[in-house]
Amino acid sequence: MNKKIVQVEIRQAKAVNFENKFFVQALRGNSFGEIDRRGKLMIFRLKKSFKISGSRVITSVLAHLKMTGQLIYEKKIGKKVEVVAGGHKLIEKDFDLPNKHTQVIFTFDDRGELFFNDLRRFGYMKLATVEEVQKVLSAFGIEPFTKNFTYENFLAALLKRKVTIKVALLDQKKIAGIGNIYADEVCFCAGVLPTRPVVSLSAAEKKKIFVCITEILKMAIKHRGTTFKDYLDSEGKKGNYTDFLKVFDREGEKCGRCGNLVKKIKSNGRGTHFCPGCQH
DNA sequence: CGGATTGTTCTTCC
DNA sequence: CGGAAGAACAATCC
Repeated sequence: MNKKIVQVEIRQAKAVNFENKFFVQALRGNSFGEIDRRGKLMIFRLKKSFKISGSRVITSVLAHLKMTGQLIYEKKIGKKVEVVAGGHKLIEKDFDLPNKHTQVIFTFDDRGELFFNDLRRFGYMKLATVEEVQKVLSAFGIEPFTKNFTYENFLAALLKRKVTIKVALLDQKKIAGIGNIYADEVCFCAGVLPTRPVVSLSAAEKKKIFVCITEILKMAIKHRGTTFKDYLDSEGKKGNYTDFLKVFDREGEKCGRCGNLVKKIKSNGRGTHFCPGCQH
């Protein structure tokens, strides 16, 4: 990004850590450099570090959107806004931001604005020191789409686990980035019941699950994620992977693969969807 | 009004 | 101590 942040407006004090005053102090006049991601956590590296008490030095902003968070970048032009990505103007529309769900607004020196919106307010933006970032990052397991995501490493992550495959897939410490929706979809893709203990899986089933993780995530990203009601991407657009979901949120519907009715149960405190006909 | 929703963290148990 | 399981938490909607 590298644009200078000229203004930071915090509308919901609880959306950020530290006192609002400090949060603004650390970021005003600063700029975001590299932007990384680990699992579902985004890391905005700051161009200039910021010293706080006890020789601690803030170097990054950690952002988590949880279920209903949005980060939307827009630029006002007259009475319209243009939505910009990669330096290209995409669409013009009436501006509807900020809205009542807007938690934080960053204004940049080119008059572009980044809105952090969150209807249910589970998400956050946190200032973090090098040590805090390091600690947070080290807690994540293998990252799909990296060279570390090999079948051997996947098997090692599952090894000795006395949990169900769904719980294992959701465990960010083992494999980073899979949430409730895609855990169900991966299990369907592999033809394996989400409630199967990891130890009961055959080699062929484990291989299938491994392949399905990449397949499902790749498709989901291609279709810009799954929008139920609230999610919008950084361009303010809805994801349309909903149309491709095979079992999630399809309770009572006919399975596209075998025609049985999709079931929904509660497993480990989470809504869990599967087809009793073709998942075993 | 209560249950459902999500990802993460805390608590408790063995 | 560590893994597993379950509760708690954030806030809102239907």
